[in-house]
Amino acid sequence: MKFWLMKNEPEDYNIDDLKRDKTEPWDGIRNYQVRNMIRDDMKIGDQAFFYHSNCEIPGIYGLMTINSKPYPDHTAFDKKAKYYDIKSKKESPTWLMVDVKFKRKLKKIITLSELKSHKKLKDMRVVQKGNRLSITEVQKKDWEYILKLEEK
DNA sequence: GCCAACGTTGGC
DNA sequence: GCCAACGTTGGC
Repeated sequence: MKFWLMKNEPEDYNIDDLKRDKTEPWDGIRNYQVRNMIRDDMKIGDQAFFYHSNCEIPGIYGLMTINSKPYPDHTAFDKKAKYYDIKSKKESPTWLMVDVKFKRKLKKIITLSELKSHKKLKDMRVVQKGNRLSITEVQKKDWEYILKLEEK
């Protein structure tokens, strides 16, 4: 089982929306590295942090589970959609997505600044300058370390 | 294949 | 809103 950190802008879709909906397609991935990760490495049952980016308090807000295999991101075919991509064809889709399932909200937000303050987490992509991948893999030791921070 | 120009991400 | 970092595009 692998662990992931998945970013989203809370103004578009946030942890409370996922709590309400229970499961949701994680659409809009338009980066090849990220697409390859979900295609090749993501499995049903993997665990993920729900991270809020581009907002007042960037950080980890909740936990979720990967709930489907990768499948074509149909929003790429929709001319009216924000993430329409003329190059993605139905017979050979460029972009993929997975469904995520709500697990729980964290008891307290683990903010980006808190993550940065822990030397043990310095290898995490999310604390590194210029990291723009919307999904990154999290090492097991970092996953467990962060869950302990929640209890403090 | 190089690389300048442009667009996007995302912290601050 | 600013801007650094990075990805993509497209001319050559």
